[in-house]
Amino acid sequence: MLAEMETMAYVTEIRLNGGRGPWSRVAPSSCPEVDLEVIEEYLQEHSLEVQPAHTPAAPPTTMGQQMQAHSHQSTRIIENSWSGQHPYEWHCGSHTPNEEYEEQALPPTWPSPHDNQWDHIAYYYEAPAYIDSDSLSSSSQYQEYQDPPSPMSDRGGRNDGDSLPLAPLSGKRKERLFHFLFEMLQTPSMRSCIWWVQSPSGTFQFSSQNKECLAQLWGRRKGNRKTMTYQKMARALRNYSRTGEIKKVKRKLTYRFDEKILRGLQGNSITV
DNA sequence: GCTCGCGGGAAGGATT
DNA sequence: AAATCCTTCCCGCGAG
Repeated sequence: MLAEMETMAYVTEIRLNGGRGPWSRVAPSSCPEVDLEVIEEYLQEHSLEVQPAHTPAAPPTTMGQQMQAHSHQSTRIIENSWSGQHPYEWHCGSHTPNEEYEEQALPPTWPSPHDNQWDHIAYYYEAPAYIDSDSLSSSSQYQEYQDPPSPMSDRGGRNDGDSLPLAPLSGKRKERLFHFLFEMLQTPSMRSCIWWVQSPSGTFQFSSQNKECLAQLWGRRKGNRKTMTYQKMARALRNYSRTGEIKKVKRKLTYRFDEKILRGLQGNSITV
């Protein structure tokens, strides 16, 4: 409960302040597939730009192609919940789960103890789009789902009735790792790095091949002196197991948000 | 034997 | 000053 309120308060404050984390420009990217400098530049240049919120069934494209595509597509604004930015489109790495796209529009079969708790939320499932090669080889029992087109939009899962009162907006809160991860999960073009395995239960997975890119972005956002690695980021995630915000599930590279945390995050992921 | 992913102890840094 | 939240380094374990 406290964590949820903290999350909401954080979001509100960030929006009011238009604040963002420090995006230090230090060491060049060591990720072989990604030019993080370009990504950051793009993020800054497009921070107020109207972006397409959903890129359904779009083939993997380069960042440049995506940037071009923006001007043609119907537009919708998804606010970048934690940084106060608007959404952006960029790819992290050349490999995307989309490359292994398989048409299998199946209902969720993940055996989640929380399934019933999500009945009231209107989620939209499309054909699952992003499947990591590792996952395919190692755990065929899981279904991969593209996150629903703005599940919180229109009517979706805004827990209006459940929404907690915002905490006083005193002080400034740091962006926390789970904020960042949720933000990345809401960013379609980041699905080459991280994606929902089953969004209703808050289960998500990192890409074996691009997890380091995501970690580097996290490290840059925090303004760390050294390069963040998945190993170090995962250490922080393990600390979440103690406090309960995020827990590890048995599947490789897969974690799950705590229900309350997830609801707090979703409740503040506003799509206009 | 090697790599990968995971679990956690310990110390330290930045921020609140 | 103390608490929080990582960050960094390290070691060990098991699976493939």
